[in-house]
Amino acid sequence: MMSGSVATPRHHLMSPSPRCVASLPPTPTTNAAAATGSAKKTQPTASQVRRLCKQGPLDRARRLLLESLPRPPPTLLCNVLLIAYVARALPDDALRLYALLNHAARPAPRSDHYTYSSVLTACARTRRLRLGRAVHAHLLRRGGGVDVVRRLFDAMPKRNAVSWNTLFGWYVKTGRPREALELFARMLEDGVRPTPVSFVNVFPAAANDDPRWPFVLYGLLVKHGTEYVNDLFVVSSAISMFSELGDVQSAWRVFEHTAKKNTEVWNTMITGYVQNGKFIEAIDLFIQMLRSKKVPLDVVTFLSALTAASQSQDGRLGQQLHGYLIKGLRGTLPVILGNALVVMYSRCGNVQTAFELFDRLPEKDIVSWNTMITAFVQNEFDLEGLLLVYQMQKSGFAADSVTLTAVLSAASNTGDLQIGPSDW
DNA sequence: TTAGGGTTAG
Repeated sequence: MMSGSVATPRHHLMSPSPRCVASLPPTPTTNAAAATGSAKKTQPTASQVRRLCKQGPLDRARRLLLESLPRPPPTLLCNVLLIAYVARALPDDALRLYALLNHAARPAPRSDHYTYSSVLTACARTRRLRLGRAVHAHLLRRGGGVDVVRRLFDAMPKRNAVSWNTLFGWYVKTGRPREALELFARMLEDGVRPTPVSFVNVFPAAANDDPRWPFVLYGLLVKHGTEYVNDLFVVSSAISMFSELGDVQSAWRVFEHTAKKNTEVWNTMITGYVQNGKFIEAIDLFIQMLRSKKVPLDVVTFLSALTAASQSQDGRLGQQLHGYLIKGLRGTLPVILGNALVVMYSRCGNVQTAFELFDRLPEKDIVSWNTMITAFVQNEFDLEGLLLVYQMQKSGFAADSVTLTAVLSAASNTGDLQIGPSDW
């Protein structure tokens, strides 16, 4: 239903309880036998684990690794599997494995800076830190604290640019730009050379602080040479940074000086214009992108262009974009673009078309429903909006805070304070 | 072996 859902648990080892260890496939090494030291089991080799990680599900590699418990598997093998989990976007599984190993292995497996790096990444990738509870507990034993990621970082025996990047990237993601900037500065003081990723990660922090920061950081980037300046991830990140600062001229200069641009770079610049209310420039750039035929347009390109049409209430442009989408996509309209089209028609005052489009959407998500409900209410079709709330619930979508906002708005428009679903 | 940019409702 919602896109971008986090990885679902692949197995039932939620916490490293003895029951979980017992649920591992039977092996000659039972816990009791191993505890008395009678178990003799050869360790899997690195190439074995690596091969299993490359092909198919990771369960087999995992089983192989856990077979010798409670003897700790070699650090290298743990790292290979942890990294594989992270690479396959299964950070929860990485955290669970780490927790299990630290709980069930005697002595606890040795962790090196690769281990910490991957666990750090897994923590950063998942907001569900509850699943990292065991990691947390493990760290708390080393001295109380609240910030799991920071404690992991401090516990790292060796720090390289990757660990620094991950750490201050985490601070940016969790809304602490000041600390991110300080850590970036500390990395430099420690004599660690930043990588292009360092700049990608630190730029967003600079946009939210002293307005001189972006220029200081960009200057520093330039000193690192053309390889850094021409990195397309860096270019996008720099354009975003200057745009967020409201400095579209600087953003444009970065864009302009980039010889080989990809779709994302174009999109970032168009979005930068839109976010700064420069709709004409945004549309001009979109048309330029279309005509140049140098890079393909993608969903995000159209989202940005549609947002420009919506916000500038340019219905004619919006319709053109719609036509172009129908031709270009041959029937398969991604729900996110369908939603953006509904917004566009509604903002341009064409609620009728917006509803027809909504009604025909092959797939509707919670945003589609909320968009259409809001569209009705904003265009003074309060009753239609409220009726759609009931429809939405009948279709199996629960009303949320966005729905509530629309309903409250409709209530204040009509002066009827009794309306709304009965369970509110 | 690891880290990275642009994304629709309010």
